[in-house]
Amino acid sequence: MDTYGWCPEDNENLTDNEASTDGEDFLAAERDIRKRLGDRELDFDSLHAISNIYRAATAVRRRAEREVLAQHNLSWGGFTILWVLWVWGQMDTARLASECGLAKGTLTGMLSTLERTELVERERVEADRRKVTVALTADGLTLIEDLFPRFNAYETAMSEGLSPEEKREMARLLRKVISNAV
Amino acid sequence: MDTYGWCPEDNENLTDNEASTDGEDFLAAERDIRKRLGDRELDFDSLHAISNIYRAATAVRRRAEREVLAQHNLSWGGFTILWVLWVWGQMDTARLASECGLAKGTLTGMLSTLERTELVERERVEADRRKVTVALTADGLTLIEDLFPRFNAYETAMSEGLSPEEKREMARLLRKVISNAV
DNA sequence: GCTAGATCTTTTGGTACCGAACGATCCATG
DNA sequence: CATGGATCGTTCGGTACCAAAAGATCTAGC
Repeated sequence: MDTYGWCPEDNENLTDNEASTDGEDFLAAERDIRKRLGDRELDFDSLHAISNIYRAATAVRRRAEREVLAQHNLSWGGFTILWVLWVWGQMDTARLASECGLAKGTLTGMLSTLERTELVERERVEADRRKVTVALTADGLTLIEDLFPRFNAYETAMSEGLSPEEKREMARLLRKVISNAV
Repeated sequence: MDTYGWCPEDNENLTDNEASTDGEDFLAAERDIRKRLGDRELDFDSLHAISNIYRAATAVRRRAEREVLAQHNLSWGGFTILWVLWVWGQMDTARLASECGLAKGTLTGMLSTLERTELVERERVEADRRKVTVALTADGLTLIEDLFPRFNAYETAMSEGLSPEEKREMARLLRKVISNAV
């Protein structure tokens, strides 16, 4: 994710359209892509928009896990589960999986992890014994209430340099992508 | 990722600021979050901006794997490796891992998978026998040249509803997040 | 030349994560 | 009631993925 300068051959004459506002390496990389594939009929605007989403998500997640979550032995997914249960209260596993963006089977394993560390607890629903509800334990509640403000400060740091309007605009545009993709 | 309406208690009186432009369920969810946590000092603009990045990335990736990549037995990561090698040519594993946003150890395993299916090949560097360069095979080249236009069409579909200017704006904002996170 | 340290890749151990198959439970119809 | 189909959560097989440790190779200083 760093030294994009290298190219196997004919590296000269990189384009300089788009009036380099923030001279980052990956912007140069995007120009390289256009230079190498520019003779094909491709939708470069969509390409850069979508691929940057994934790049940003990976970078943000990895750093959060290292710098905020690891000290509590929490993965990003585990944190998400606690957060969802905190905000919306206990719910059955199907809904929890959907809220967290996880497959049902994945959630089962992660709940077992969180149950082992006593952060959540499962309970069969008497009215419909196929279902299981999940809730925060007292420890889980304490943890998320302590942790979330720090996580939010991390989110602030990750969006540094964006104005409040830009943040809202980005959220709005991403919502459109989400509804296209779901 | 669907029915956000449910709430364990006092669900009445959802806020209606922000003049609902696209009445999606997760927008309602964002309002719920604000309602439940609104008395705390939190940075909601950053919260929604960052969490939507992750949501969008997951949704886009999962759908791409199902609808575009699975028929070629390619994961998102495997596809990325082929793409990087296609655009920038052969390179050593350290650089390839960094370009793909993967840990070196992860790349080793994925290269073994791609080597098994004869899409890439490894070669020790004679000048420095610690290093290994990776290159597309003829099959790998054929595959990525056939596959990428279809992948790009998928990217176009995922960003439907965004104007070219909005796509470029989103890419620009995401670049800032990436440089904050790396 | 030898060796200590630096620099690479791979291995290892463990979690996360998916899709599909499975088993339990519920419910509508007869 | 019984039973076939729908709906749950879990299990299973497999890949992806990371951090840390190990193994191979290079290089600087003696």
